[in-house]
Amino acid sequence: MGVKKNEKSGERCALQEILGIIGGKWSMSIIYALFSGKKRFSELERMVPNINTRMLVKELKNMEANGIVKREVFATVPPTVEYTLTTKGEKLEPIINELYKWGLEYVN
Amino acid sequence: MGVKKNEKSGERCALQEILGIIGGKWSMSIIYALFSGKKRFSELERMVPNINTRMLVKELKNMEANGIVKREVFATVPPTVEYTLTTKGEKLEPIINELYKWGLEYVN
DNA sequence: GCACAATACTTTACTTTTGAAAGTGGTTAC
DNA sequence: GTAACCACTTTCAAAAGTAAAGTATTGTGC
Repeated sequence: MGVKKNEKSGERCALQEILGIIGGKWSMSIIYALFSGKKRFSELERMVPNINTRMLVKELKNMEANGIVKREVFATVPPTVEYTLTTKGEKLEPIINELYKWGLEYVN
Repeated sequence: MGVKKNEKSGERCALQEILGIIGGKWSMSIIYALFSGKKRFSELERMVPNINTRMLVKELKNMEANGIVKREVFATVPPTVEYTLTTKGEKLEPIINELYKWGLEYVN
């Protein structure tokens, strides 16, 4: 009987699933950096302050797996890898901008 | 020269500051639970699936310190503690709802 | 012809944060 | 008198994050 813990878990867990994808410490900052167009790995490293290489790799992989960013490799020398937002990722722009505005008004 | 790493760091760090407050794994789920009005500690524990006591305490303290939730203690038996959103916290409602809608459309 | 730089990562060692579980203290219900 | 309720607190192991160095490939300067 009743293995489910919570009738509302469907709704609530959806939010948690979302936060599992973009709720981490770095995801939104990376997405924010990508609003201004495609970026190379090293550009993102410079644009997102205090992030370290390992975390940037991890977050990009995670977001790629979740269809938020697209990764394109070009066999140049030195190698070029370009990251862009997918449509799904672009749809986050107004939300992140609103969050940013909220912060300007209420943080500090 | 040039000790500053990034001219844009002012802007970018603001976003990171915001995410430091509400960008964790649990904050938004707790805020979401509080949209429907004041809640007691144990109610929140039941409403936010999979959170553990320790994390709920930590997040509530953090959000209280950041002026997002208000904590009120009533000397009843057993003790009653009520948590509510401040105005600042309430202003997050449209943003979190938009995020939720984004998830419904794009997650899965 | 060899050190050095650039790119896009990977690896290793270590610190911090998180999670699960049990405990606390006061009171009431059974 | 034992169990339950509430709002936490404590403890300890596991997971996640950070810093720093390493890898592979090629191009440039000396």
